[in-house]
Amino acid sequence: MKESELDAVKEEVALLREIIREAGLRCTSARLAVLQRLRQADSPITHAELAEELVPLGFDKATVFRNLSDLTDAGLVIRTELGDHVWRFEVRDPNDPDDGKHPHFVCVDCGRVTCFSDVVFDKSTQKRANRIGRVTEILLKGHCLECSSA
Amino acid sequence: MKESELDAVKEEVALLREIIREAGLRCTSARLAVLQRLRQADSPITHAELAEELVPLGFDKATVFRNLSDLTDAGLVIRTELGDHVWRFEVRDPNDPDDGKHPHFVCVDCGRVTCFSDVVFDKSTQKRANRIGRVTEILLKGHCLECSSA
DNA sequence: TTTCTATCTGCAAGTGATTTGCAATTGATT
DNA sequence: AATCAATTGCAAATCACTTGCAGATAGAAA
Repeated sequence: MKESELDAVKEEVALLREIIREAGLRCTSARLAVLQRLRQADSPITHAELAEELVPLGFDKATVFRNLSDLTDAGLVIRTELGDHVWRFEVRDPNDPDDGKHPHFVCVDCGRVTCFSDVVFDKSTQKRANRIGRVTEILLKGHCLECSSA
Repeated sequence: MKESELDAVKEEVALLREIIREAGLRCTSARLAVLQRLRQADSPITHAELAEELVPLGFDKATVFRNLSDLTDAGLVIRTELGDHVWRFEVRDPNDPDDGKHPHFVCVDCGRVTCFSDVVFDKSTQKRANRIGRVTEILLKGHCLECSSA
């Protein structure tokens, strides 16, 4: 690793440390690892996936779970389930006004989850939706391009 | 029970039997009981709730579960989860032309599932969706008007 | 820097929901 | 009535967490 890369890592860790401490949590190595991994991901990941990576590194799966919960309680992470009885976690965008929640697309073939920044309905759909209730979560299911072409 | 009521029950059973057979399933007493109970309910019910009623009647909870799955696979019932990691089941509207594939709104408070005839995205959302994959199912979650006002 | 202690962690065991294996039973043809 | 794949009951397994507890550790205080 080049020195510049090392510096970048140090900087990242310092940032994460600050974020964690700001949330009122202690900055432990497990916590750091969980948050770092979550920030690398570009879609929500499951506890199982995270544990698969972190247990070999010496972290306990219960600890991973507790950290996921702690980070969620602290508001740094959001937890969703996409219809398969498995919680998925992703870092919450602090600049997102909408409680950090955004629509997700789940591929029913490969299970891959893609985040949408938002989904906009046309006027008549919005009107109909308002007549039914207040929508807080949007989930799209289908076949992703890779699975369709395969 | 009056004779007229008895007739009504017989008629209902005959109808259910036909529905079940039409779906390619055998009409067993457990299956009949599960479907009948689901049709009485006015909101989605959990396996636990159903089992609580049917196990004392001599049905096994695994059987109840298997029937719930079978009926779901057969398209007679829809299965939703509200975020509490418990499946809820509800009879599907048989008049639904769209094979149940149209958008649903699930109230995370009462569990009630409302069918949307259609959902239309605005152009930019459609464009983004197409870049990700082919959407086949749309699920909206939120709080229905009744639960919001309560 | 060391001390202190509430917070964390690892390990193992526990839950609750759901699923499965399998032998016995049963619905619906033939 | 005979046949036999679908279905059932029972128990055990699995999956996705969750919890209890004793020992370790972060970080505030001395």
